[in-house]
Amino acid sequence: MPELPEVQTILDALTPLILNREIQSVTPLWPPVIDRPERVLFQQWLQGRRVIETKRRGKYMLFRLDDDRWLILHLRMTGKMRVVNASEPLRPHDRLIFHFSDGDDWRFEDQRKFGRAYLVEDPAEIVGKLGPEPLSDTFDANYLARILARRTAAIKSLLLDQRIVAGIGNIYADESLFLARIHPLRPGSSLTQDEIAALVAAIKTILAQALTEMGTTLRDYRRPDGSTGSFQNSLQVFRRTGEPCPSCGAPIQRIVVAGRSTHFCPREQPLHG
DNA sequence: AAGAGACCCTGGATGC
DNA sequence: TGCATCCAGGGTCTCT
Repeated sequence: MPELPEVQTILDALTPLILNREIQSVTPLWPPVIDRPERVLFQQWLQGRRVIETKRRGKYMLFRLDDDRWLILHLRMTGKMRVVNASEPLRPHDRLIFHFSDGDDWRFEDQRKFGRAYLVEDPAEIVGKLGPEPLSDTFDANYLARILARRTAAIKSLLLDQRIVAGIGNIYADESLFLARIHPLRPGSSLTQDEIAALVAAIKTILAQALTEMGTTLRDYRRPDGSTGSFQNSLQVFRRTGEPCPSCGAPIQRIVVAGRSTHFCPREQPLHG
């Protein structure tokens, strides 16, 4: 569900709610949510710890503990987080609870059970293979051109590959390709220098705007206080199949690329020419 | 190595 | 109404 802007928005709201509070115990309501270490060790390592710093890397949330280990969470498609008093009733899809010693709970909720929690000494074990942050200076046209030169796969699927660039998902891939006027099925190596530069600029523009708008709420995504983002009002093509292109009026088309729904304007983003 | 597809899950929407 | 099918902001694994 959440991509870079949603993860950042959630983390920004969550950080002041959890920082420096002592974790007294951990309840895994659905134990497979814990990826590593094994459940008992996960619980032992967290007992008595405090989160002293939070960071985002791609779509991962990183929480540095006061013993220098790192708790890492990935929300995948339907993960949500909230902080409530322990007396609040559980919700049906609550999967993991961090109990603070002052009586509040930090709860991780995840309908589809794809989300995962990790506890590691070196975060590189989890996030080490990720590509650059799309909003950083290391993600530029030269970098992307070097990668794309040897890749024949559709540009859409390459944008979803977190080893190439970290944090872009289905929404922002489609929106960025539309803004750059590039057909999602174009082979990576077929993009010109100008197109690559336009694509990099489009990705940065779209993600920055989505951050300002606190993300895109289509169904599941909520900020920790339950409120929604607003970038769904700015979507040009995503999930607008059959609606007129905001630029030329041609009907938006939907195809499947890399197993994911893909939306584009066939006139503004031609495959040839 | 790179690319395509299956798979992991649940539940809402849609079609017959 | 009931049942079947499709669909979903993600990532990993296997096979070729």
